[in-house]
Amino acid sequence: MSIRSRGDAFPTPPPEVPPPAAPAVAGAAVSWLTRREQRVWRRYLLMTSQLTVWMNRQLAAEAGISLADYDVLVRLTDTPEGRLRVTKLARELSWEQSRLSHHVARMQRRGLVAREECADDGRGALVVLTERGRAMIEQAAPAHVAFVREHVFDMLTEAQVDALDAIATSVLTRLAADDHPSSA
Amino acid sequence: MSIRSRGDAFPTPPPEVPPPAAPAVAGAAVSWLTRREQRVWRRYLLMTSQLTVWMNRQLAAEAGISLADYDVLVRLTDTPEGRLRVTKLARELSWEQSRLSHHVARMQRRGLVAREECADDGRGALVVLTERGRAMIEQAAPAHVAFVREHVFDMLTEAQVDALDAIATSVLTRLAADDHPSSA
DNA sequence: GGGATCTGATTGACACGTCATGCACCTTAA
DNA sequence: TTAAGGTGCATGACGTGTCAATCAGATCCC
Repeated sequence: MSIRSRGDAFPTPPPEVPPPAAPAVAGAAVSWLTRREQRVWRRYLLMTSQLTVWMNRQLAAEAGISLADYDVLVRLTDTPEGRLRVTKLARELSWEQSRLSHHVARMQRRGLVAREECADDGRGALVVLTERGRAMIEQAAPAHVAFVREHVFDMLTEAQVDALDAIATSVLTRLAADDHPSSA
Repeated sequence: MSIRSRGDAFPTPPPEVPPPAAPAVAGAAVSWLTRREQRVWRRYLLMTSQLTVWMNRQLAAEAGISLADYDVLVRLTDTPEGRLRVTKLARELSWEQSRLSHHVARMQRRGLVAREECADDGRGALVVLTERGRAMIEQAAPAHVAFVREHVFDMLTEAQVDALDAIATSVLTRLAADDHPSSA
């Protein structure tokens, strides 16, 4: 987790009003977060970091794989032949190309996937699910799904699930809007 | 991905009903996620991963620091003397002890913080904010806060902020409930 | 056909996180 | 007071993620 990072905060600025003396960088009027926004934001960050930490722990314990492994394996499983072009897989995962390349190399060492040359394109490479990889994902899935259900969906009302969906959609739309330079 | 990783998914199982033939591991009736739940979950994971990726990019561009650096610096700034015991800092960040130890070592190399011995406890260590560290956080904060405001809070209604808070609270409560073994 | 250029993918360097381990120092209780 | 156990922190090994560089194979176009 992130396998990720982030259990976080904001500098001391008083609610609403501009900071006392600290960030006097550019002569700009910084729109600080309100106390409530700070609280919500910190909680959000804590939730996401803790969730990924625990999903990783649980997957490691159950099946010896990481959440990243799980994601890759799921996408491959979703495919008829259990094989996908590297670029396409990266796009589906919203991963950077090189991240996937590194990750596939590691998974290959563990026998979870294999690489194949691509017939139509000499540069291309296919990532192929191995038997072992398939076994792993089938072993891991039930407990992982159960974890997500128990720790997330079982805790939320229908309305909250709707809200979460709307929130994620809004934020992603915003990110897509100004993050045109490389989509990551 | 980690801070983490995760743009993810679930195996192919049909909505609601148990899987066709795949995960027949333990003779358990797995409660798969509905199509809608899968969609929401994937979107949530994508939102969180993208947000952290972009927060990191933005902080790196603006001030040459990571989100993790930012978090550490903020907590130190929140303190009168700009110094905190390692364990206490780790608890406040909800970080593992060793993660903080490694991170402080890296930040120390860059001159953002320093280590000090602890007077009352021979084992203790204090992390101290340096002038350079204070300068960094003051330089980074306005743009970071603006980023969060523009990409998150400006996109949400009051009701959605409330919902996000309630969701995070519920999930964190659940995590705290069964994750008693080591709080991370 | 043969350069300029684009595209798919890998690689290396390096920051980051986790787990297990080690160890110094404190605390306790006999 | 001293051995046993606990606490605070650092470290090593290793998997992970990012960016920049590289490179081979495709494409374009004169």
